[in-house]
This record gives sequence, C-alpha cells and structure tokens, in this order.
Amino acid sequence: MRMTLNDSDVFEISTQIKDQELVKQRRRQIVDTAVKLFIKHGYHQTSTRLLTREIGISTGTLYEYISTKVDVLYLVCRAIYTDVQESLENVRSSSEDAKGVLKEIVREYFYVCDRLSDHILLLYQVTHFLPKRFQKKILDAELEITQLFLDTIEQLKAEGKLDLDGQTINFIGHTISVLGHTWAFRRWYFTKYFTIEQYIEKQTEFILGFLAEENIKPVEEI
Amino acid sequence: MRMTLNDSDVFEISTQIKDQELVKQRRRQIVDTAVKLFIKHGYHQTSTRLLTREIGISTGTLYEYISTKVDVLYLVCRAIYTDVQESLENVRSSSEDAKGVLKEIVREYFYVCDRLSDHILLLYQVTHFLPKRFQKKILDAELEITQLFLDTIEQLKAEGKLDLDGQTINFIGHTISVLGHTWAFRRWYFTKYFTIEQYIEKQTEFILGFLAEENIKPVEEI
Amino acid sequence: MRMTLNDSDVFEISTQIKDQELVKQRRRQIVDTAVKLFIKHGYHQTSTRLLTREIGISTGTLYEYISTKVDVLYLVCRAIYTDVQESLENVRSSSEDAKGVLKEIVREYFYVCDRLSDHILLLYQVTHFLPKRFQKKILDAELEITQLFLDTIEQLKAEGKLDLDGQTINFIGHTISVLGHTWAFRRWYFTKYFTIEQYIEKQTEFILGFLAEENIKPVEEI
Amino acid sequence: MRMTLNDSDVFEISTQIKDQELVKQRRRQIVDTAVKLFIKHGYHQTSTRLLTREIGISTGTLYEYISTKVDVLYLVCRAIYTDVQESLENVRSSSEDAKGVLKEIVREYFYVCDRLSDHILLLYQVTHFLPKRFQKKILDAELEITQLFLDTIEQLKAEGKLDLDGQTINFIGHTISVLGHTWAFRRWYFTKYFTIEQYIEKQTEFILGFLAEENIKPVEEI
DNA sequence: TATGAATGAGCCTTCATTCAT
DNA sequence: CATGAATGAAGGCTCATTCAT
Repeated sequence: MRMTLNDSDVFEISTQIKDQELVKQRRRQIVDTAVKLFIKHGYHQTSTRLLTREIGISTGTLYEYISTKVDVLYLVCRAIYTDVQESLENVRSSSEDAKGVLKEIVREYFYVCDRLSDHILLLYQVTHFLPKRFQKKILDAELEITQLFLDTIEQLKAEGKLDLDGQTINFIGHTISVLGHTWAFRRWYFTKYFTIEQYIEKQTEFILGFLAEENIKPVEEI
Repeated sequence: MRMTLNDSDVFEISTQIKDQELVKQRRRQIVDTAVKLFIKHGYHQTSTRLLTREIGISTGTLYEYISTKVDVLYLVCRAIYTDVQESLENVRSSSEDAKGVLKEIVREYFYVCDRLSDHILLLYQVTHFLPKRFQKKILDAELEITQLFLDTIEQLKAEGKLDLDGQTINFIGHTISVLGHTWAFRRWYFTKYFTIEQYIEKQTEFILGFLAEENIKPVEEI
Repeated sequence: MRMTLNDSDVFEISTQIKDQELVKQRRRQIVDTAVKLFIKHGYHQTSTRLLTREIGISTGTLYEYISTKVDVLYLVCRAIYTDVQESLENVRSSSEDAKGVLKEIVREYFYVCDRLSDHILLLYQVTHFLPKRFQKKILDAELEITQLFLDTIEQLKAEGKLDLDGQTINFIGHTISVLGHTWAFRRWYFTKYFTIEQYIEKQTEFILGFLAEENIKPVEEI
Repeated sequence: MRMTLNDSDVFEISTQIKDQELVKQRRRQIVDTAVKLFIKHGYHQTSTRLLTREIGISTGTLYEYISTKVDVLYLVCRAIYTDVQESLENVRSSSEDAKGVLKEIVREYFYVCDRLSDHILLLYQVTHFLPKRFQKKILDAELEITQLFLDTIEQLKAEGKLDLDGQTINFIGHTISVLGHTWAFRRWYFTKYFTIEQYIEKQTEFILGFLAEENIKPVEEI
C-alpha cells in the first residue's frame, strides 16, 4: 500500500540530503516497506537490516534519510494519520445537510478504519515507543480527526438542530473516534456476524440515537 | 499494586520449584514488579536484569519460576484480566432487576477500566508479543468479560424487557467492552471535562439509549 | 549397564559421608547414570540437574558424594577402564600356550571394545576435560591395558618363540590397543561388511602376521 | 599454522558479507585462531569473546561471517580434512609402481598425521558437537581419505599384483586410516622410542606384511 | 549520494555450586 | 544424610549505528 507523506514530515526529520524530491521519494519507499514490516513483525522485531533489505537499499542509505530508527516509526505513524485525514477531507463538502454530513463523515471514517485496520492496531502498539516530542505530534493528528466530528456536531448545534453542551459534544466526538477503532480491535469477532456496511449501520444508529435522546426537543428533526 | 494470580496460571507456566505456595508468592512478586516496569518502560525496554534487580532476586531465581521472558508477559496479561474479572464477579448477583444488573455491571466495569487504565493500554501494546498459544488464552479472557455483558442482556431479553436479535446483542456487548477501554485511551482528554462518574453516566445513557431505541415496543419498560 | 567401581576411586575423590558402603553404592548410581547420559548427550550437554533428576537424587545429595562435576567425569572414565581391565584379567590364565594366550587376550580385548564401543568413543571425547592429575591416572589405566599385551609378547619372547626388540614389542602392544578402538571408531562402516568375530579374525591375522614376519627364524613355530 | 579453506565452505556457511574474497580472508583468520584455541582449551572452553579478542575483531564482525558458534567448529573440522586431503593429492601421481604408490601415500599420510597430531585429536573430541548435517559432511571427508587407500589397493589388484576380496580391502583401508591417527593418540609414548620415520617404517612393514600374507600367490612380487 | 563492513553494548538464558533447613 | 531454593558469573548472539570508500 502506498502511504502518503505530507510535506511537514520532510522538515520534522532532518537529513543530509539536499535534493528534497529525492528525500520524499526515498522516505516513501522507507515508509511503505516499514508499514508492511511493522504490521507483520512489530517494530522491535523489524531490524534495520530486514528493513533495508526489503526496501532494496543499503544500511548507509537508510541513515542518510533518517537519523534514528524511531524516525522511521514516526514517519510511519504520521503517514497513517495522514491517510485517514486525507480520506476524511474529501467527504466534508459532499453534503449540505448537517446530519447528512455527520452520517457521511462517520461512514467514511469507519470505512477508513476498516481499510486501515492493521495500521490502527499498529498505532496502539507502537505510539509509546516514540519520544515525547513525536508522541505529541501524533496526539495532535489524532485530535485533528476527532475535531472533524466535533466540528460537524458543533455545526449541527449552530444550525439549531441539536442542543448539546460542549462536554457532551466532546464526549461524542471522542467516542466516535474510538468506535471506528473498535472495528479494528474486534474485527476477528465482528466479521463473523457483520459486514463492514452492517457495522456502520449499527454504529450510526447507536450514535445518532444518542444524539437524539440527549437532545430532547429537536429529536424529531434528526 | 498487588495483582491477583489465579491457580490455573500455576499450571500453564512450568517451573523447577516444587513448593507450590512459594511459586505463587514469587510469581506474585514477579508480576507486581513486571506490571509496574512494563507500564513504565514497555516490555522490550524492561530487561530481565532490571526486572530482577527491582524484584530483589537473582537472574537465576527468576528463571526458576518461569522459563522465558514472555512467560512473565503472559503472567502479567493474565493477571490483569483476572483482576478485571474478579471485580465484575462480585457485581453480578447484587441486583435483582436485570436492567439494574446491566447498569451496575457496566458501572463496575468502567470503574475497573479507570483503575487499570495503564494496564489496559499495556494490553493493547503487548498482547501481540505473546506466542499464539498464549494469545488465544488472553483472547478467551477478553471474551469472558464481554460474555458477562452479553449474558446480562440476554437475560433482559429472556425477561421480555428487550427484543434484540443475537447480532445486535453481540454488537452491543463488544461495544461496551471497548467503551470501557475508551476511557483508558482518552483519559488524557476526558479528565479535562469529566470525572469517571460523569463518564460512566454518559456512557450508560449512551448504551441504554441504544437498547431502548433498537427495541421499539418495550421501550417504556426500560 | 552396571559399571564397576574399584576401591581406589573411593579414596581419590573426597566426600563428607562417613558410611563407605553408602558412598560406593551412591557413586555407582551416579556413574551408571552419568555414563548413559554422557554417551547420549556429551559431558557438557549433561547438566547436573539432568543428571540428578535421572539418578533420582537431589542436587545437594550429588554434591555430598563428589565435589565437582569433573569428579563425576573422572569416576566415569575410571569405571570404563576398570571394566575393560576386569574383562581381560579373567583371560590371562586360561591358556598355557603363549601364542594362544596372546590370541585369547586379543580376542577378549576386541570383544570388550565392541561391548564398550560407545564408552571408548566417550573416552576420546572427554579425557582432556579432566584436570592433569586425573588425566595422568587415566593414562596409567590405558597403559596397564597395553601392558597386558606387552607382557604376553615378552613372555613369548622369553619362551624363545619370538625374537623382537623392545621397540617393536612396544609398537605392537600400542597398536593392538588402538586396533581395538578402531572397531569403535569405524563401527558404522565395518558392521556393513563384518561381524565382530570376522573383524577379530582379520585383525588377529594382521597382528600375528606381523609378529611372524618381523621375527624371521621362529616363523614356523608360530 | 595457516589452514586451507576450500571454496565449497564458502557456500555451506552463510554470511552477510558480499565481498567473497573478504569472506575467504576473514574466515581463514577465524579458522586459524579457532584451531589454535580449540586445541588449547577445547571447543566449549573457548568463548566467542576469547576467540574474537584473539583474532582481533569484534563480536559483531565474527557473526557477519558465520551465524553460529558451531559454524566455526565446522569450518575448523573441514579445514583440517582439507589440509590432509591436499597433502595426499600431490602424492598420487608421483610414482608409477602401484606398490610404490601405496608406500608413498601411506608415508605422506603418516607425515600429515604427525604434523596435524593435535588437529586429529581435536577431531575425535569435537565432531559429535556438530549438527547431524555437518557430521555427515565430515564423515564424507574422512571416507574420501580412506578411499585414497582403497583406490590404490584396488589398483594393485587390477594390476594382478594382489588378490584380495573387497571385504579385506575395506578392512585394510580403514585400518591404515586409523593407524595414522594412532601416532597422534600415542605420540606421548611413541616419541620415547621412535622418530616419525621409524614409526612409518614399522607401520609400512606391518601393512605390507599383511597384504603379502593374505594374498598367497603373488607374494613374491610384492 | 550510496555502499556495506565493522562495531560493541547489551540482551536473554544456563548451570555448577552453595547452604539453610 | 538429604533436600532444593538461591545464586551470579559467563555464555552466545543481535542490532542500531558509524564511517571509510
């Protein structure tokens, strides 16, 4: 799978190489292979030797584009979030009805979580290996995703279709986030009873039901 | 924190020591220290040297009670699940009203998830380091917990207070499980807006609301 | 196989135990098991734990009867030589004809080498693990066996039936010794073409032929 | 002593290093030092640390050229046999008379056994530490040497100068092999009475005497 | 830029031996 | 006499990282 690298990554990890285009290309190679291997063997079990062999570059070359093995891990984690974010960005404008937007964005999010199940599990396994500085960046990315849900709900509220306090909005936003991951966590079980579409259906009911219940008055409108 | 070891562990991991009581006591020492260190540094970053030094035993002694470092990891994971299970076992009989039981068990579960937040995160990080044989055991423990929720909901159904299909019951059971973990995942965020009690309140509304909505007729009864 | 321990061993290896009969009995247990295990796994691969477990005694008990693992090795090596020697001692007097004695003793020696093939290979593998002091003892035992051949040949000479110089007698004595071991070394090959009896036949021809050739005059007498 | 490595070794033991010439050179260093240390201290008593220190390389470097400590042992054993074989190969064509060839080859063989006395003793001590796969290779090498003697004797037979059955030819071939080792086994004793030349003389008589005796008719020709 | 040989700290584990009971 | 839990030095091996070419 080809991961996306956004430009900011290029500046966060230092390199000796001048040619920025080359840096991007090489790092994409590195990340694509690393994602595959980290998912398969785990971060610690993937030696730099295995990584470089699989990429088809020499040890020296690897270290021209990163300066530490955790840099690779950061690049990987970052790329996963970027993938999720990019998928969601396209969605936002496609509907005009706020409720529709929420449904669509949730739907798309759950689809991404399905497509990137292994990647999400990886994130839960490895994020804590990152140095604090990187962990923070990753957290920010996670928050940005949650923020999409929050923004959408806020908009519903602004449109007068919902009347939830900020606390509850935050609650629901984060819960949606993790409910996406839940499919990844329980894939082995859920797939026995649900298709991803059915799961999305159920979870959407779940979430919208809550919004409706919480928000007594405008319940019919939803 | 003093972890609980159930007897079955004594038989799953072989030991050279004959005195079973001693085995239990030593393994508790090992697990208690290991939990602490694994949470703090991670599994791979915790060397057996550090572990034994912290426990206050020699390397040789450690290996009298286990035969591989992953044995310690298994013992740790197992102990965490045992702790969760024990907390929940007490709850089950304390209420007669099925809905009340569900609320209570969910409440207790969420409390445990709060108390064992770090432990739950640890589980997500390390379970995949275990050999398949142990992973299966751990999965079983996870399923047993989910089963508690399923059983309670089934009982509600048996009492005619709910009318959900098996698919949905499974869905809700697993979702509750992960919703408990969600507090651990988002602690850093949630604690800014919620106490654990408030979180429990919200999630209970969320869950019960869904049950009510799904189950059109007997909605009033709930 | 029950190995023989001669009394001198009791004094060469010190022990805290007073009851000499017990010492002998225990050491026989130890040696019998050790021989078996050393042959099967080698000396270094046989841990004291495996040894004691197999004997059915505790670690502590083992160390009451020896003071170092090499003591066991010495006991084992010594016992093997004692076995060979005892087998040969019976033979010596059974014939009156010197040539017949030589043939008989060689025959018996080759039989022992067959019976103790694995033990002889073991000797070649482990003797050098012994401390110098013990190595010397073992060498002496080896020499004692060779001496039996030398003595017999010397007697043939004394009887005027052979006329060999001391150098040659020594040569032939040592050669006979190793020719016995040769069966152990090449068992895997020889057994495809020979029974042990046929091998003995051939080697006896070989040896006697040499004696005859060397010793021109009395050739007919032999 | 500089041991010879034949090319086939390069392929039997895997390495991370790409430069084949370097592999050969380094492995020669490793083997030369290992032979010395294994003879002096034994295989198990020679730690990889001691080995690398003595070679003058780091632990890591050692493991770039082999993948297990037994690989070193195999390389050592193999090199010893290669040395013996190379010495014998030069001899074969140097004489036209079959009997002369046999004498020469035996002579050369005994010389090699003298030169490599310690190495031969080492072989008897350590071969059984090798994994089965390697043991087989080593056995093959041993057989190839024995085969040289067999071939030569067969040729004598083909030339009508001897009339021995295959069983006997095999017997004599293997016996010659071990008779070479015998000098190594009994060096400590033989050197008191013989020079290596005298030993060769005696053993040659011994062997040729047997051939003559066995092979009644053409006895005069030999 | 790219290569790949070299490094060595550090890891997990074993095992002969001791000693309190 | 016998037991067996405890010890800790030492061993084989890995792997992220460096640097000369």
